[in-house]
Amino acid sequence: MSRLTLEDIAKQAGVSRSTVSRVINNHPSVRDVVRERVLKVIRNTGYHPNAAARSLASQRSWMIGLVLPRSVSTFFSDPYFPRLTQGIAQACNQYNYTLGLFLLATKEDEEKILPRLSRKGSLDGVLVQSGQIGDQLVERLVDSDIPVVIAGRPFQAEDISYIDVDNDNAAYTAVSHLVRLGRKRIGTIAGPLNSTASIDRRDGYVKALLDRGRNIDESLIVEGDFTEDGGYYAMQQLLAARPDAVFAASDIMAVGAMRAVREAGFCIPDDIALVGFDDISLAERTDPPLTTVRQPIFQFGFNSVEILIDLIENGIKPARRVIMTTELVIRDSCGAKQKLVIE
Amino acid sequence: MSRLTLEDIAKQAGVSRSTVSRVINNHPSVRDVVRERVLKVIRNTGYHPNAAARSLASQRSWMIGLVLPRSVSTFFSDPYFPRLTQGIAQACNQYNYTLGLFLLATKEDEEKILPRLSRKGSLDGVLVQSGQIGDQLVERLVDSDIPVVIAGRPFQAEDISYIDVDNDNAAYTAVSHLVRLGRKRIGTIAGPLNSTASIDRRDGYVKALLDRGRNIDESLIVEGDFTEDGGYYAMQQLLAARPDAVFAASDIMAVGAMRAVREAGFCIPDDIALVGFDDISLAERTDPPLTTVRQPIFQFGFNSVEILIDLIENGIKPARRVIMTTELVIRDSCGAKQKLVIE
DNA sequence: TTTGCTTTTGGGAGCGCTCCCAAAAAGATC
DNA sequence: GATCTTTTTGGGAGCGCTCCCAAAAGCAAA
Repeated sequence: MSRLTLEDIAKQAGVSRSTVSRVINNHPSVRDVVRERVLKVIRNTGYHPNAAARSLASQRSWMIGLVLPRSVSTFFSDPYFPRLTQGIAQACNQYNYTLGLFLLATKEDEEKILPRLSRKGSLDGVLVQSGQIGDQLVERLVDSDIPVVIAGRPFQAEDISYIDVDNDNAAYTAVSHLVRLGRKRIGTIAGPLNSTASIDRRDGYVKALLDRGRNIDESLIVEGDFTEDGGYYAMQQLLAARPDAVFAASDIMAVGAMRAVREAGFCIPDDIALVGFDDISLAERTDPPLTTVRQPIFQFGFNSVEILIDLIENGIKPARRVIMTTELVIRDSCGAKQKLVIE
Repeated sequence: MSRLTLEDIAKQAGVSRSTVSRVINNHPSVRDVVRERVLKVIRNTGYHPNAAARSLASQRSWMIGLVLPRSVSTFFSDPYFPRLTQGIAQACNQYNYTLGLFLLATKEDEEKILPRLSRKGSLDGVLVQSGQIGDQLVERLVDSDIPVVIAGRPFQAEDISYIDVDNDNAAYTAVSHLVRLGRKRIGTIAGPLNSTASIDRRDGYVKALLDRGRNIDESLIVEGDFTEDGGYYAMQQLLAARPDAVFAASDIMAVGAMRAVREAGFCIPDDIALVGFDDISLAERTDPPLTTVRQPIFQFGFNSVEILIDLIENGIKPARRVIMTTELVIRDSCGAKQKLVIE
């Protein structure tokens, strides 16, 4: 198939290479009769322009890269990423971009692939999942002149375009909810505190308590690692501090926390109220169903591609900033519904 | 960065374009002195060859596509796919291929992207997750002359290269295990029977029972859809037939089944023994931990890329066939351990 | 029909590589 | 040192497009 070139189509349609090119690229200055004639030949022959030749001549590859750094090790344990990827892929389909997936598992991968990313001619732009502090990948990528969007607030945000959710507000709302329900000892299972998302969520937790005149008890703050097991162990640790409510920085950690609570013989929400973060599909199927902060994960991915395309087409300056809002989804694990019944 | 061309490097190193090209591509016929000199210039300037130009001249893109057809809707609910993707990405990194990800969500996506896949110049080969029966995607892809490997046995396998696991044997082993444990009414939650994996697993189930002189009770065979909810509803249906053991065609369905069993007030494994399929990481954290068939998911993805590269480099004929083996992982949900204690 | 304008079309140059062939340099042999 | 062989190098052609500019065609008005 498809050993055809522009020139072949041109000959068959009785026009020049240039005219066929115009038809393919929807240039206006082609007479309708001619356009139709060319399109018919294209349809009949099943011709498709050669992507490499196009890229070379136009200096555009119509391909963007999605980079998941080494530090994003939860890619395969947290349903967050598949959902995010889906949003990204959908946007790529819609805007006619090809999506390149770069999973950097090792340091060597990183060294090997970084040049492939910044090298002109292969990628029009790069979308990077925000890594952890000290991760030089983002900096190195930004230093090359390729358009870059970070998914999640980067540590060093100067001149960098990024998209994020309002992590601090979301945590603030979730914790305030627990306060309002009368919980006295509210703990948190934070994410790894070398990521901005974790820091912002913990800050929101702290602020919510302080604003209500509560003190911060350090023994009620435990760091998890965004895995189920991490949530499990964090909760075991937390139990020693006798919390009556816990805000977990991700649903998957909340699930692990539930396991620990159950094993310890406590009841959710009676003994311990629990609120998660993400609203992955599992959240409504836990026992009891999990109250959680809903992130618009799919839309987040979709929008991040749109921002990247904006950067590609209209220049990388000024840096774009987008913060998406979240929503508290109240189910049974926080005890709010039960409380209503009792009152 | 990198507005450099071969010619620039050549000038700086005092050699010709061709020699630089040879150095980059590791051709043997370059004197070591010269090679070193050129490499030094390349290193100092941070030069990287333009990918598009390379592809155009060499007719190789060093990129392969991973296609997940519309019918693979479980991509985002089943941890199987992230893990598979990881294996694929790892292999791509290792062999210096770029991975293009094509998630086909709608019929329009499919129409739009198919030409991009088969068109020469953009992809050296394509890896397709086996779809369901009647899915024309695979056929259309195979009809173009691009190398294609199917992950999972396709319905129409003639001249098609594919990789699969020994689904029927695996199911046979799992069900035989339940028979050996003395279970009398063994049911199965099959996958959607428009996929070969589901069919093969069900066939293994049937064969295991027949080989032991059991009859097949159709009310003990229920079709799920590879989702947690699907497993839940299938089990509810199955409970009416009073099974004392169930073989679920995926772990995620087994998890749903557990939920249904618990709600119905039965106990696993005492009342109902349960065996899953996949061995996703969740399997060892269910309550009780799930006995299941372990698939080498990561390796499966990795190998599928190796086969594809073989096709790309050595021609697509004859079609390659690889069947990977599985392993029964015995945990608590099948009652085997308990049984040992009793005896 | 001619003129002057606008719209449409064709062809050259070039994007940055690879590949081939012929020429030059290096090495071997006498 | 001359000759032959082998290794190494340089340059032309070409991959299949896009983009620009100039030429041709079309159209309206005189």
